[in-house]
Amino acid sequence: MKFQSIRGVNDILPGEIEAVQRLEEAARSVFESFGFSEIRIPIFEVTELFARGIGATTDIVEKEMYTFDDRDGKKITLRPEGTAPVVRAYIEHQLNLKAPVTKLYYLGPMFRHERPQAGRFRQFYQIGVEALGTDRPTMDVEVLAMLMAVFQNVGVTEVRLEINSLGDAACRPHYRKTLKAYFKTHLAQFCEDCQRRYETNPMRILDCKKEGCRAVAAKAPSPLDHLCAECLAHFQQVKDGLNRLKIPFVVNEHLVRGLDYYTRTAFEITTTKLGAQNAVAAGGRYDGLVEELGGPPTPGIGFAMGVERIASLMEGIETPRPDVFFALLGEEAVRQMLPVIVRLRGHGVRVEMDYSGGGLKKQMGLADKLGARYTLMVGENELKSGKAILRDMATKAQEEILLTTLPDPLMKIIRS
RNA sequence: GUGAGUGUAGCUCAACGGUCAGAGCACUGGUCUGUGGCACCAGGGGUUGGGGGUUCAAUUCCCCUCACUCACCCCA
Repeated sequence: MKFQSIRGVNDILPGEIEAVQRLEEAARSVFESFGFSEIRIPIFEVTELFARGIGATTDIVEKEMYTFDDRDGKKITLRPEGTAPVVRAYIEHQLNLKAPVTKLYYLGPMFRHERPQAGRFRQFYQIGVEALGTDRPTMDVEVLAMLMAVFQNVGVTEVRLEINSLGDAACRPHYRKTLKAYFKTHLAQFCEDCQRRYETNPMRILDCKKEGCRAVAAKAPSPLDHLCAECLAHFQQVKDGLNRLKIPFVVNEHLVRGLDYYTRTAFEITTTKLGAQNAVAAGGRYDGLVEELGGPPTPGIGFAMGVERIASLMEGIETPRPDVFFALLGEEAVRQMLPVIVRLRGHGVRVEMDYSGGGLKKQMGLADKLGARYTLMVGENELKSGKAILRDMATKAQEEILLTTLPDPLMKIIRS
């Protein structure tokens, strides 16, 4: 085989795409019922946008971005996530002036240069939302309710919602300092990665899976004990709201997000059914991001869902089957039936036919293989008698239909 | 980026270093000339991922490379 797709970049074939389509439809309909509108953002942006937005020392920016020189020498990057571009668009088009709160969703491919493995690809699809302009805990609750509604809608129910609060500009620096002071006394017990994390992102140590690190992390000061009064109240109201809506969740005080911009509420939805890459959706509040990217101080919250991961959990997705298969014998039958076929399709009926010119047996075989519900047979005999034969493929029952009346009775049967 | 495992037909997999690399499923045709699923028969399809080496002889052993898989890391 001469050409193949680039490593970690996959084709999604018929048979696989149906779950993706269903998920996208579900997300669209749920989001729009919550008053969110779609925004189509570019697939690449100026590199600096991501460096500033995501954080210069994060793994994504340090080693996972697809960055190129444009023809004029400008650095451009294939988007590794959607929040920074959406915020850029929000600022660029001054959406803050058009409404007090802006609720947006997006979907499409993201790109990260990681080593592929189960549930991890270099081009992968995300569906995300961003609600900009309010820091009220009600919005946190709504966003989470909306996220859970999508899972409900597509029948993915064995998921776990974990939430945490990371504090804000007022209290997080203090907590960070306390945490580092504690970790300093245990530095020797950390794994190699955590030795490094101590410098780059000490909060991540809370999240380490290694035995030794976990033991230290277990006794580490909790971020929740160091929240300022405002953050504590906010978190409490988020939890109250979730309880009122009967949305099950667990507080995980070791939950840390990898992107720098998160403040206060952070959350993650995981499943036990996917192997190591078990996060199917994640997000949080980012009250400083808009300002960081050059806009007016504006709070925001959002999440992203991993499309492939969720689609792989969806069950019972059927590939579409033809409503009716036209088994046509002879050129005259084809000539006469083609307008009927086109009219049916114009009404949204799925019509298939044979293109090989084979005999009836062969055409029936094809109809069966395609899973057609009905087969309409028209050959010389039918043209002569003026009656087509309609066969119900499941029951084998056959009935005659007058050719001259054709599209209508057929449509009625199919729709019933 | 690190580590381990795996690459043979469209798919799932066989083949002690030794004849012409096989099977099931799928596909095509036939038994059955106007009625699908079943059965039987026949057929097409392979640079054994690629390159190099060892050997009289390599799908098999060794090296390199590419890809895939899983895990670490990270994350959706």
